Amino acid sequence: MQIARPRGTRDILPEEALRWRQIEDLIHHLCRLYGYGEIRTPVFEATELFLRGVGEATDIVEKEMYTFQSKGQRGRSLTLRPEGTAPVARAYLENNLHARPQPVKLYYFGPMFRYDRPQAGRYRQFHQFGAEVLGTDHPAADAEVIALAMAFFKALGLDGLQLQLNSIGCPLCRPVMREKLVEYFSVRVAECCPDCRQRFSRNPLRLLDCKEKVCREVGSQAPNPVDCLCPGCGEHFRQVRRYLDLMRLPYTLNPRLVRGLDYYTKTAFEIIVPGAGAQDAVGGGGRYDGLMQAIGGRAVPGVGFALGLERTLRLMEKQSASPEVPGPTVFVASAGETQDVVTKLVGDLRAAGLAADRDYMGRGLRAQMRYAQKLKAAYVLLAGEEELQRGRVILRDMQTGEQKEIRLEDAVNVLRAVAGK
RNA sequence: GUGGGUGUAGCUCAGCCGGUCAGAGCGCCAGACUGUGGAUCUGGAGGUCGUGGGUUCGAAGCCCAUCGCCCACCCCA
Repeated sequence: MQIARPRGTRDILPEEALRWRQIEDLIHHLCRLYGYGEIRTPVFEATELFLRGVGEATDIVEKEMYTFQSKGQRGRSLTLRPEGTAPVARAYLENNLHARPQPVKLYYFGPMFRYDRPQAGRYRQFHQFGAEVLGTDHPAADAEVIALAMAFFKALGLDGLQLQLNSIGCPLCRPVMREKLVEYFSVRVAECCPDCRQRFSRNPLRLLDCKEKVCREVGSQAPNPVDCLCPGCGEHFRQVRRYLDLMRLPYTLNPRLVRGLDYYTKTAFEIIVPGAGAQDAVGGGGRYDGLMQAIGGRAVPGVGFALGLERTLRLMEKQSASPEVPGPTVFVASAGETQDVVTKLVGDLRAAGLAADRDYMGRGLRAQMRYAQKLKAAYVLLAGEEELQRGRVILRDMQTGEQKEIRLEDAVNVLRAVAGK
């Protein structure tokens, strides 16, 4: 049996790697424009960080974490990171970033791991681009991270994305919200799905975003969380929307957009692709003013997002053309016993900064030409016995088919000139 | 974790009720054109028919199991 890659993982081959490169370049470029600095945290962390930073009652923690014992007698429990925010929050605290000018604006890019059943747009190792603004609860920060996320998609030329927005309040308004929901649902839970009957006691907010038809039906007249916001949260929400309007970022209010955990506060948003099937969310985020304390630090407000890059790639494939795989600038072909010259020439060309390649299959000249074409070489330098006796090689333009003899010693310079380098 | 579909050459797939069924196209390599790409023609390499059992005189095709992939549920990115 051949060894295959683990389930839910992928190999990224050269053609696709180009797209990744394109995306990565864009991420770094955009974040520079928006004033975010890159942070790289370990791919594994103490399990405890996610238990507390993601929430013990979440699917992620309950069944999707790759957790293992570290080596050694008292090896602690470690977990491959299932998301990026908790590690960034941890790093903020651990490196005393609160001592820097606030807010601290960070972005990250890298693999995340979740044990889940793979499906279109869902993998066990997947990549996220995320950004966080730490140390301020100013509504303009909420608007900025949203703007950055949207700018990313726009720069990739992706259309039809929808920004959904909601506010889920703070520990002050949450009890009110909860009470109203309990009141509304208490006489109706019986009709809901089994999951929701459980959620009812644990986390009534979650009843709102259940995808079951019956539950949607039952919840259709449910109180809107936004109506329960305390004055502070209400004002914050108004400000966020005002800033989004100022930046001409359209959004759709979605009162059913909910985060389950207490340290998620105020702004919640999601970016979806209508009609993309089951995995229609390409990104999401929100404010988490309670997170830092939940993982044992001081109270530091934060807001951020995470975008799924596999899903972004998927969209790009549907919506835009593939980038051309660039070929070598020059292919050095051989006719007769000229291998030594070819070897030297390729080396010289490369040393001069020109992308050069050659045959390694012992092909005849005809086959070398065919090969050069398949590689998409712009030029062919033909080292033929006859010409070499006169100190010449042939330069052929593969686009036009024109060719001429040039002096071997001039080859590198001529190529450099003709390739514009 | 649940349900449905699927697995034959590198790729896309054909293979009828089990009996020359190991196939096609594309790709790869080569030749025709012995020193010149794109077109055409010809030839070649390449497959334990996902894997392991079972039924049978005989299995790619039937049965069971297992693994992978796809789609959906759940959840998320």
